[in-house]
Order: sequence, then structure tokens, then C-alpha cells
Amino acid sequence: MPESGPDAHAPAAVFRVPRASTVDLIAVELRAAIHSGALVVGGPIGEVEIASQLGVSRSPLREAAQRLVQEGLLTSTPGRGLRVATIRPEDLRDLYDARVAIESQAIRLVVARANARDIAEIEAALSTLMTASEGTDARKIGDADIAFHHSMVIQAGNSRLERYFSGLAIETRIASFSMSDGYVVRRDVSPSYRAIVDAIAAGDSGAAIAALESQMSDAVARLSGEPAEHGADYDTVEEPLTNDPLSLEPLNGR
Amino acid sequence: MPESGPDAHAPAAVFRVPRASTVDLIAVELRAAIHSGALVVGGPIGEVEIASQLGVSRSPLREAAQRLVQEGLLTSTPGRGLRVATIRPEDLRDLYDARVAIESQAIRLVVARANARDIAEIEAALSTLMTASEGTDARKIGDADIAFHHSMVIQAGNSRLERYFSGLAIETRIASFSMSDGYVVRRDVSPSYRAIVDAIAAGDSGAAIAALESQMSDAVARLSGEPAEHGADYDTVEEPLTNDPLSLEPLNGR
DNA sequence: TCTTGTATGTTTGTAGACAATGATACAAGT
DNA sequence: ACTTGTATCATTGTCTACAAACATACAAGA
Repeated sequence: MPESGPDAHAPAAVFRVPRASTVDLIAVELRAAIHSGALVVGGPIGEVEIASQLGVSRSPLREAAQRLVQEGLLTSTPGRGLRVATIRPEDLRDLYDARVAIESQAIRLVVARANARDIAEIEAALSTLMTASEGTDARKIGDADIAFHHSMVIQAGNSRLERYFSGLAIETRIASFSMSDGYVVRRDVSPSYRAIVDAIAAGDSGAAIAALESQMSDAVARLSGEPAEHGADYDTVEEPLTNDPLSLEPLNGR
Repeated sequence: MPESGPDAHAPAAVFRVPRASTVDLIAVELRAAIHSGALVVGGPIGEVEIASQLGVSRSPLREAAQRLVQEGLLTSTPGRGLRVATIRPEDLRDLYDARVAIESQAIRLVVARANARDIAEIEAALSTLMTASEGTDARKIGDADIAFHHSMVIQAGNSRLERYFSGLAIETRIASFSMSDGYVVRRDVSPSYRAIVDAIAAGDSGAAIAALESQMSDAVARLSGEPAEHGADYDTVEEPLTNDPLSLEPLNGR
């Protein structure tokens, strides 16, 4: 079966350069702005203002915004425009159930692959979290927490799961902003983190998922403002919300 | 603690009417068009043509398209515009792993709620599938298959899981179009469906998830074109792709 | 005093226009 | 004959403008 022409089915010698579109850049920037609190949770999106801050027109901004609408990070009301989504207390459970869906499957995949390097990465993320939790920077602890969970999803190597998780991670941040006034984290790192990693290393995905679920239930309870149980002490930190004017010159100086 | 003003925290007597925006309508239409094959998989999106077919301008169309980009149903290449996504054979596993993530969690939630009415709904979806599988309409069987899985996610009552699943369901359809030439379904309904429902009814989420996983692996193998094992016979149907010109007058006669 | 109607201003939603980029066809050169 | 350069065309990406919808303030009436 001769090839029809030179290099007909030859393995590609060079790959597509995945350039980022303007909409991509804006979407990233919007997510970062929500994450940092620069865009106030529940607050409106002034299209003209934000577009000018980003140095773009309303069209690409609106297109990028629709991506976040699909993610559930923005809500769109017909005549009223876009607002940053809020998480109502009764939605907390749903959010964390969704995280369990993604992360428990990630655990299954990581365990199935049983790659030592993957587990090492997760271990590294855990130790970063442990280090951060010795300090008092609540924001830092929260970020390290998400980074730990993120590392599990990354190691699973499934692009869809990663995409879903990225959105859920930001929603988790929104929840922090939405619930109590202030950013609340556990002062002591829950032992469930250790349990998750150990179970993964032992190849016991069932135990890891069980630990994950209890950790998530714990988080829901904490954010719901339920009193601390079994001696866990929380650390509520009034966040000095950044008011950065949405940095970025997307098209590097064009 | 007197209320400050009338009805300050009174339970809402009337609710927000969730009007659908134009972008919503267009997004729905685009998904339907991909589902029906009117927008050919891998094919380009002619913005002007499709916009005119829908009776709208390019702006709202492009905004709606970005939602599908976020879902992974469309791909955007900077200078080259939008194309309907394709599922490469090596991506099949990832797609179905993602479905397992969503659906296994849905099963857990349904089992946890243990609501007889939920299970009855799922049973109904299964019997619809059984009925459809007695016929020869491959498209109908495929739709009933997805509807069965969808019903589980619906009964879980988690909006995020449902949103994710809706996208994955269309991706599954894309995969059918992408793989072999033709739409391939199992002629005999796999016994794993029965196993899933029975396990749910028995409250055994572990068994249900195991059955789900084997069913998914089966689907991956079938779509990958691997030879039929253990006597399962497939039914490949050359689909007469509909060439409907994207129906719809979104803004009912405006 | 509270409600209801009216007017004004602001913001969104859509359309149309222009510039820039990529695709295609053809001609010239090696 | 194949490659390379050039011109033309189509399509996208972005901007600006206009019309419609919404919010707010104020005045008139009950």
C-alpha cells in the first residue's frame, strides 16, 4: 500500500502552534479578576469600563464573558447585563458534590495508572500546603489547598476533568467570598489530606475517595457557618480585597 | 429584631421569570444542529451564512459560539475561525472517563437520596430504551441510550452535573460521527443497563458504578472498532445526515 | 404618606463597517 | 516538474454607532 505522495502519513515533524486568541486572554483575565476579588462577587460587569481597562472593545469582551457564563462564573440577565455569580448557601452542597465527581474520578485514574511520578507530584503539593498552613496568610493557605486538589486532577491527565475543575476551583473561591464576611480556612490542616495521599499511594482508590468526601463535607459545614466540631479550629480572615484595576495589556503593546 | 420595612425578609411570593436571551436560543440551536448533523463534524462555521439562517447578526452568533467553545463542542483557531470539534480515537477514553466522573457521582447522589420516585423515572427511561432497541432505528436507539444516562443525572438534581453531562452527551454524538463512517449502536441492549438500575434500586452504588464503568469501556471498544467480544453484535447504520438549514426563527417572528 | 405615572439618563443588545489575516489561484523562476 | 513568489478573494476580528430596554428621580394624584 504505497503512500500517495511524499509524507502522506508520515509522523508530523512539527506541530501546530497553539496561539492564544484575544478572547482566550480576556477570559483568563476575567477569571483571575474574579479570583482576586477585583470583580466583586455578585457585582455587575460594567462592559464599557472593563473593556477600556483591558484595552479592548466591547465585542471581544462580551464574547469572552459568554465563556464564563457557560462555566457558571457569570450570570446573564437579558436586559440587565452580566453579574459575577454568587453561591447561595443551599448551593454549597451542589458545588462540592460536583467537585467530588471530578476529583474522585481523578483519583481513580491516578490509581489506575499507578505512576510513581504522579504520586510524587501530589506529595509535593501536599507538602507545599503543609508549609503554607504554618503561616497566617489565609489566602495563601486557600490557594495551596486548591493547588493540592488541582494537582490530583492534573496527574489524572484528562483535559475535560481539568477544565471542569478549573471552573469549580474559582466557584469555590466565589463561595468563600459569598458566605461569611471574610475568608475562612482551617488553621490546622485536616488529616484527611494525608489519608488521601496515602490511600492513593497504596492503590486504594475507595479509601481515598472516602477521605475526599469527608473532607468536602467538612468544608461545606465550615462554610455554612456550622460550629466547629471535634476540636478543629478555624481561622477567619478579613480579606483586604484587592482593587487592582484589572491589570493586563492583552496584546502585548500592540 | 423587627423587620426594617414591609416584607423585608418575607419569603418571596413571586419568582424571577427566567427569560431566555437571544444568545441562549442561538446556543441551543447550535447544539441541536451539531446533534442532528446539520453542522458537519469537523466542518467550518460560516458565520455570515449561519447568522443569516438564524435571522440574527454575527455578534450574538459569535457570543453564543463562545459558549460552545467553552464546552468543547467548537474549536476556535485565531485567524481561521470556528470549526465543529472532532473526537480523535485517542480522545475517546478521556471522553468516557469524564462521563464516568459525572454519572458515577450522579449514581451516588441518587442512591443517597433513595427516593422511590427517582428510581421509577430511571426505570421508565430504561424501558423506553428497551422498546427502542427492538426496532431498527439506530438514531432512535442512540438517543434513548443517552436519555437513559441523562435521566440518572437529572434525578441526581445537581445543576452542574447536568450541565456537564449535556455537553458530554453531544460530544458522545460527535464521537459517533467522528469514528467509523456511520452510526454504530449495539443491537442487543447490554445487560449492564439492567445491572445499573438494579444496583441503584438495591442501594449498592459501588455495584452500579462498576456496571457503568464496564458499559463505558464496552462503548470505547466498540467505537474504536475493536472486534465484538462475547457474542455482542453491533449494528452499523449509514446515517442519512440531515441537511436541514438550521431551522428556527429564534425571536418568534419579531 | 403612599402609590402611580412620567421623564431623563445610562447600559445593554444588535447591526453594520472597516481593517487584518488567512486561503487560493496563478505566474515566474530554478 | 516542482518550488517559490505574488496577487486576488473570502472570511475573520474588532470597532463604532444606533435602537431598545432598564433603572432612577421626580412630580402628580389619591
